[in-house]
Amino acid sequence: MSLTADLVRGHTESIILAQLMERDSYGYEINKAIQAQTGGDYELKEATLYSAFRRLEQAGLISSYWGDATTGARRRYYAITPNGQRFYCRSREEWHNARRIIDALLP
Amino acid sequence: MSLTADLVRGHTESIILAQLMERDSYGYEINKAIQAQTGGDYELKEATLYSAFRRLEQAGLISSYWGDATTGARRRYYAITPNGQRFYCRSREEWHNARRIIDALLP
DNA sequence: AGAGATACCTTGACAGGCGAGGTATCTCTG
DNA sequence: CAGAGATACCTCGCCTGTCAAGGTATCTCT
Repeated sequence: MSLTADLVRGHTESIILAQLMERDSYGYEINKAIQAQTGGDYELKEATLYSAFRRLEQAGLISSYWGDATTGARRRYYAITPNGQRFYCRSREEWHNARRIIDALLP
Repeated sequence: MSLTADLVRGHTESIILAQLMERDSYGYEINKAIQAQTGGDYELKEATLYSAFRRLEQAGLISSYWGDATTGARRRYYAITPNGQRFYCRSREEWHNARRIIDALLP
């Protein structure tokens, strides 16, 4: 649903990190997982996804490595770093805070 | 708290419209009301506030008129239009939708 | 007289989202 | 075997909302 796309703006990084808290993964799979977990209501645009990866790796919150490309298209796997885990925990708290604020303002 | 400011991004217009659903008001008062309703945890930056007013009026979601400036600084009052009311109701639903999605993705 | 609150406004920079375009491989179907 | 569709990655450049910084003018209190 593109209607909500604007409203989720700013949460992209946390959403990606949340996936990587579970296990190492790669772009395509992460996006599929997001779709599955929201019943198809939400997905990241590829350009958004990959630019977020770049930012997160630049910031040292994730690291990447190429998967075994014995078969199929090559995959770049991402792993969350200790810094990324700390960042994710803070982000989650901030989301709860933001949610409380908006709930208070949209009665 | 500036930390959450980024996360509230995209909700500015809905937040303003919510205030105008109660009564006509002006910029400064709206911002004070927002601070009061969030226990001081949130406020809009002036530049953000006034650029949002411009967008909303341009879009026909609010209208404006100058208050009686018999005393004190002049005030530009804003009123929500019927279109604005419809927009607000939709925005509120979209917020609930976005909240559900993010809650699902940040376990 | 000066500080601080009230009240408005504009400019320009910045960052994130994303449409559009590209590459390459694998699998399934006719 | 040709072609479609899924998998999987990536970049360029535009658009939009936010906001730091700067400005104006009035009122109240000390």
